[in-house]
Amino acid sequence: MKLSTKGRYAVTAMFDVAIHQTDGPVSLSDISERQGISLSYLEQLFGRMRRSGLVSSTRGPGGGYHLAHEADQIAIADIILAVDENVDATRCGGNADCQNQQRCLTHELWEDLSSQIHVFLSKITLADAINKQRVVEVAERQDRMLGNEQRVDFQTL
Amino acid sequence: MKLSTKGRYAVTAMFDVAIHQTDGPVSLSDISERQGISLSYLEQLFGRMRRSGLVSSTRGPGGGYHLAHEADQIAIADIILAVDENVDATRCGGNADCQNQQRCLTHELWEDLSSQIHVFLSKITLADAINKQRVVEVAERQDRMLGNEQRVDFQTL
DNA sequence: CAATACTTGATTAAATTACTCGGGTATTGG
DNA sequence: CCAATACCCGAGTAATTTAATCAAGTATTG
Repeated sequence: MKLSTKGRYAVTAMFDVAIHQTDGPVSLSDISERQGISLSYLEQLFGRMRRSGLVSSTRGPGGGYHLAHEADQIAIADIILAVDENVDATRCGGNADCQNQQRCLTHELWEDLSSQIHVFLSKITLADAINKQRVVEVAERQDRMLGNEQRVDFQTL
Repeated sequence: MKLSTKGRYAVTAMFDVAIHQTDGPVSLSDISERQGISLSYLEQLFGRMRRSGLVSSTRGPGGGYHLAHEADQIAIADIILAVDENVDATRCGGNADCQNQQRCLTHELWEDLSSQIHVFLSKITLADAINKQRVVEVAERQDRMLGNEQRVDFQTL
């Protein structure tokens, strides 16, 4: 799981499609204009998202993209995974013997962490994000469950 | 909030310090050897983390770095924020008038999402991550709260 | 006082991101 | 039909970020 500006571009563009697709297919040139992302870059991103089955396209005049599923069936994690290719090959080489135990230990810890972020972003759908109220609500529920540990924040020390 | 390999290097190095600091200060050359990160790159990362108050250093032979606070007082988010500089200037220019309403809408949505990830990573401390069991436990509690929506996964369709 | 190890800054190489260009192909409205 | 629209595709490239290297320091220990 990687969070970069590339992923943000993709999510932003998908927001735009979700919001505007009620008036028929959404063209990339419209998204480009509204969101300030270059047309060709959008073509690259949507190429990947189409191949991942997140959007479908209609060609010709009046054509464009629309969501391949309902907005509440598309997770933010799906979008981010669709646009960034490398599925993390940073591990010591799978289950191959790693001579360095310490290194494998921290690798494993990072992978756990990374997979937790993935789970988190899999629970938030495009519909949730657009329906902002629900994201906030979900976040608050989490806060009540996890929080209450009164961890001291460095910034406030 | 940005999740890149740079942040992973930093978190990995901090894992290493947390695990080894019982035997006194941990030198960068030891971390470099154990984790396979170049010494000079570690110097850059620890320079930032020291200035952020996450670690303190001891010079001279037998010197090295140690955590500036207990491991349960250092959040993963603190580490990641310490090493990546740009605090996101991608917004339409703060509260300045943005001519493009649509763009501001999606920007705001993304910011909400990003801040949720930040909250999430603020709740997981170095101690939690090392104490892997607790991360899993925390994640499962979240899952119970958020999940149960039976969202269809594209990969399994 | 010499070795260790942090500290700093500049430079550079590699990788990723974002964009550009130049061609396609499918579809539609006139 | 046919010209405009808009997806589709691949190569190339500029800009930025990541990661590493080099070359100086300074502080501390034994």
